[in-house]
Amino acid sequence: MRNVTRQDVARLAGTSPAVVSYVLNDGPRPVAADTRSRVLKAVETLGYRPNQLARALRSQRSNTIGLVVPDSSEAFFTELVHAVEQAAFADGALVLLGNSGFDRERELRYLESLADMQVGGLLLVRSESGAAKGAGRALSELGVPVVHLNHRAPRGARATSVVLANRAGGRTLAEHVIGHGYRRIGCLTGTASSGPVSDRARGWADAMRAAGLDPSPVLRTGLDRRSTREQVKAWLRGPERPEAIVATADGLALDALSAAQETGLRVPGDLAVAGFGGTEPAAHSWPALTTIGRPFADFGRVGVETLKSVQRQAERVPDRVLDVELTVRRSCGC
Amino acid sequence: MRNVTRQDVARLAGTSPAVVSYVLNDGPRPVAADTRSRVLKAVETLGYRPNQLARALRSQRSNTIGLVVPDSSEAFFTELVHAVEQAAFADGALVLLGNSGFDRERELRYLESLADMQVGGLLLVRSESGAAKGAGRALSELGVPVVHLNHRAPRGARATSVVLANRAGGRTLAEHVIGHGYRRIGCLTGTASSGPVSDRARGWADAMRAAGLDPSPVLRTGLDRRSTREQVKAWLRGPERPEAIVATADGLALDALSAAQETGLRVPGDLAVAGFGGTEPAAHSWPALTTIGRPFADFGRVGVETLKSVQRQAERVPDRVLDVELTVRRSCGC
DNA sequence: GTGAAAGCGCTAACAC
DNA sequence: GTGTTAGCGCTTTCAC
Repeated sequence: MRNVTRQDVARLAGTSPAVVSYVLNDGPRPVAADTRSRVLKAVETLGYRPNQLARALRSQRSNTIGLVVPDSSEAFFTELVHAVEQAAFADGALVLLGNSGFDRERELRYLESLADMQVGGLLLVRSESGAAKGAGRALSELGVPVVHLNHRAPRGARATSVVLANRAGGRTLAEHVIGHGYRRIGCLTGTASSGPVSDRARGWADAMRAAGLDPSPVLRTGLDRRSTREQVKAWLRGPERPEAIVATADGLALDALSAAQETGLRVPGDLAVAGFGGTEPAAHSWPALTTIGRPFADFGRVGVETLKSVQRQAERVPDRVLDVELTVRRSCGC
Repeated sequence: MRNVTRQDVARLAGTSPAVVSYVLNDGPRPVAADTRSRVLKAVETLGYRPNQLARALRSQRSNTIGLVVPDSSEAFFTELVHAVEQAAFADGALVLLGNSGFDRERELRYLESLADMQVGGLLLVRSESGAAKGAGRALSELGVPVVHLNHRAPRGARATSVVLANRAGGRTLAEHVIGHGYRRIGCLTGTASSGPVSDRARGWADAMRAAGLDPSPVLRTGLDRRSTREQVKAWLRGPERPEAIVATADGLALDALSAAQETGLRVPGDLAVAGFGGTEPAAHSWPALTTIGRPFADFGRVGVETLKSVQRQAERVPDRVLDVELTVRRSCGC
C-alpha cells in the first residue's frame, strides 16, 4: 500500500507525473479542470500519499522543525514543548524533539543531527549556564534557520530570539509582593549570572530598590531540588528569615513551599511565596502559587511564527519580547 | 557550508563517490586502508555531514521514530516522551513527537503525516477511550512498523504492544493498602471500560474480593480535574465515605489529595491515598504519594527496543508486559 | 579495491 | 495545458 507512487497516479489518471505534481502543489503550472479531477480521483482510489522525504530532498525545504530543550520533563519546558508542537502542527509542520540534558556537548550533537535531517528550522531553548563561547559560530555553520526560545541569542550572533519580559516581569512580581506590605523580601534564584532567570532576579532588585527596600536577601541554588529545599530551610530557620520569597522560577517557588511546609511555617501566613513561569504545577500546589508568565500557547505560537519568518526572509528578523501576566493565587497572601 | 556533498569529498580524496559511501557506512565493499584514511581526512577538512534525507530516501530506512501521545503535557506522558526520546537518541534515532489530544481523528492524521515522513517506526500511546473500531486496519495500512505503548494492541491487529502489569499492579497496590487495616477502600478511576486504567481497577477489585472486602465503592470520573475534585469531595462528605482511596492513575490520586485537603480531611490520618504511575508529581505532593509503576527509563527503553525488533523481524514480535514496583511514601499511612 | 551507473520519489525548468 | 527531462544526495549492484 505504501509503495503507491506519483507515477502510478499519473498512469491511472492517464497523464504525466509532472501534472500530478502540478495538481497536488497547485502549481507551478496550471492544469485543466478535468485533468485535475481525474488526477484527484486517481489519488483517491489509489490512496496515494506523497513521500515527504523525496519532496523535501528535491525541493530543499522540509516541513519539520527541530526543537531542543534542556529537559522536556521539567514543567516549564514540558509546556513549551507542548505549545510548540501544537503551533507547528497547526502550521503543517512536524516537530523533532531533542533533550540536551543541560549539556552543551549533547546540545550541539543534537543540533547537528537535526541539521543533518535537513529540518526546516531549529527552535533552541538553551539552558542557563554559559550562553557564551563560540556557540554562535557553531550555530551559524549549521546552515539552518535558528530561533532562540526563552533566552537571548548569543552576542553578535545575528540570530533572532523570542523571550519573555523577564526583567519587567520580575519587577512586577516583586512589586505585587511589596504591595502586600512585606519589607524583608528574599529572592530565590539560580546560580547563572545571565539568562532569563537572572534577568528576573534583576527585576526583583529593581523593584526592591525603587521601594527603598534592601535588595540583598538573595539565595542562589543549583538544579538539585533536594539541596534547594535544604538551603531554603536553612534560610527560613536563620536570623535573616525573609517574610516573603520571590522565586525566579515556579520550580524554585514550589521547593520553597515544600521547605516552608517542612519547617512548620504556614504559607501565606508565616511566609508569602511567588513564582515565575505560569506552569501547571503552580496551579495545583498547596497553597496554589501566585506566578507570572505568558500563556504557553502564545509562547509556542510566536516561536513557530518567528521561525517561519526567519525561514523566508533574508534580512535579520527582529527579536520578540513577550509581556507576562500575573496570576494571583493564595501563596502570596492576597 | 551546508552544501558539501559526498561528491566534494570524493574529489578532494581523489576517489569516487561510491568509495566515500563504503568508508562512511563500513561497507558493503571493502576499502584499502590508505584510501579510507584519505577519505576520512577529506571528510574532516570539508566538515562533510551526510544528508540523512537522501540516505533515507535511497536506502528506504530512516533513523527517525514517530511518537504519538494523547497529551505530552500530562505527567505520565511527559515522562514517557522523555524516556522514549532518551532511549531513541542512545540508539541513534530522532523522535518526531505528536499530540493526538485524545482525539481519534487527530491521532490518525498524525500517524499518516508521520508515515508520509517515512519514519522508521511508530510508537503509539492511545488514549483510553475506544481501542476499538477499524483502528487496526488503518494502522496496518500505514506500511510502517507500529508498537503500541501503554495499552494493548487492538484485537486481531497482529501488532506488538508494551504495557505495564496493570492488573497485577492494581492488585498489589490494593493489597498494600488493605494491609494497613483499612476495610472500606474505594477505587477512584476513569470512565473507560477497557485499557490500562480499567485494568488497574480490575486488579483493585481482585484484591478486595480476595480479602473478603466489598469491591463496590468505585468512583469513575472524566478527564476534567476540577470536576474530578468536586466528585471526590462529594464522595468524602457522603455517607459511604471511604477510609482509603486507591486511584488508578497518579493524577487522580493527586486530585483526591486536593479534595481531601479542601474537605478538611487529613491524609493519611483521615484518609489514605495511593496512586498508579510513579510519576514525578507524586513525589512532590503533600503528603508525598505512595504509588506503583515502572521506572520510565525502562518503559521507554523497552518501547524503543521492541520497535527495533519489529523493524527487523518478519514474524510477529511478542508483547511485553513490564512489572511494576511499589514506591511507599506517606500518603498511604505507612 | 574501485568506479560507473541506475535509481529512491519527487519538483520545476523547459520544451512542445 | 501537458509532457520530458534533469537532477536533489545518497546507496548499491555490477563491471572492471
